[in-house]
Amino acid sequence: MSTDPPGFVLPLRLLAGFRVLVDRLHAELAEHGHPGLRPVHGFVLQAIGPGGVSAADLGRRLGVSKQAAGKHLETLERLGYVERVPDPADARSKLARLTSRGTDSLALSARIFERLRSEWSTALGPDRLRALEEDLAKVTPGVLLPLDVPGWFGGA
Amino acid sequence: MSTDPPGFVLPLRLLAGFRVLVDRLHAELAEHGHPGLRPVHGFVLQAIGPGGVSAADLGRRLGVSKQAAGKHLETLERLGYVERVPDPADARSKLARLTSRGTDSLALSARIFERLRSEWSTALGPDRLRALEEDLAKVTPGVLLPLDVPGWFGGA
DNA sequence: TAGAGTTAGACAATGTTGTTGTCCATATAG
DNA sequence: CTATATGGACAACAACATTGTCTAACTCTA
Repeated sequence: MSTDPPGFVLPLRLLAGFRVLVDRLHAELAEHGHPGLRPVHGFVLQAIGPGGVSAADLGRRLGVSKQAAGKHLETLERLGYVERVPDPADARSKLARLTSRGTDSLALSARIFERLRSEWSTALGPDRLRALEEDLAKVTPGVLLPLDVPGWFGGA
Repeated sequence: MSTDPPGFVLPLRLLAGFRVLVDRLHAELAEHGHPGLRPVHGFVLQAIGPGGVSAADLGRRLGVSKQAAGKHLETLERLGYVERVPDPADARSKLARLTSRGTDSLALSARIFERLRSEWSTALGPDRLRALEEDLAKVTPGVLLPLDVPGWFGGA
């Protein structure tokens, strides 16, 4: 029988797993025509969704200020993933919507994540991977999209 | 029988798990006399270790510039977790060492992580938690301390 | 329908955290 | 002894987020 590892190993393993997946995602995205995308952008693009959002709305969804959200939209617009159109329902507001490049990148990301998951499934066995996902879901109830990672983590 | 979740769920679960643990750690640290510690600091304190390090050395361990490492040491010195003494073996160098408060905070963190792990162990069953740790270790070979999370993740 | 309060987004100022570059003192190799 | 590399301090700069302010537009209510 094996002994339990020290408690601090668990968070490190989780972070390492996240990081391995995301690094491999972005390596592949870069190889397939999306070299400018950064980890945050995936969260932002997901948060924009098919219907489009205003900057203030995006900020609320992501837990950052509307100014910060607006800068993300600016960047993604410059990179061609987002377009901003006047909101027909509110003259103050501009709707940020995904361009076809934006939806393409999301679809490609989904395919890549699917393949990465299937690699893990091969390495670990399908049942154990599913158990891992179920167990993590059990101990992280109601955790949503955490975009504020930079500020959350840092603090020199 | 259940169906597999989409691939993008896996990284989100891993990040959520990491975040839940670290948030609870720092909530408890704050309650027990360490309100100023941030998630990065745990990594820095671990990297300093019992023997002490120079700023340049710390930067290499953490994958950041020596200036950035020096600023972390400055902060931790101001908070009372680190002291800087001249290196007897090198007159250019200053050794950063943990103060007793620094080692105390590490020991407390270890105890808290131990308790958090045991909570997960109760919730999931000891075998499944151990399987989770082993499986993650299997798919994240050789991943060390990633301190560069802010810059890595961000990019407005 | 008029006025009060709220909300969107632009702009400016600021703070934090990281970077590179330069500098001097010290160490080390030839 | 000299040439080179390294440690740490200082300065300039860049990236990213924050708050505050301002104007325009929406919405609720009297």
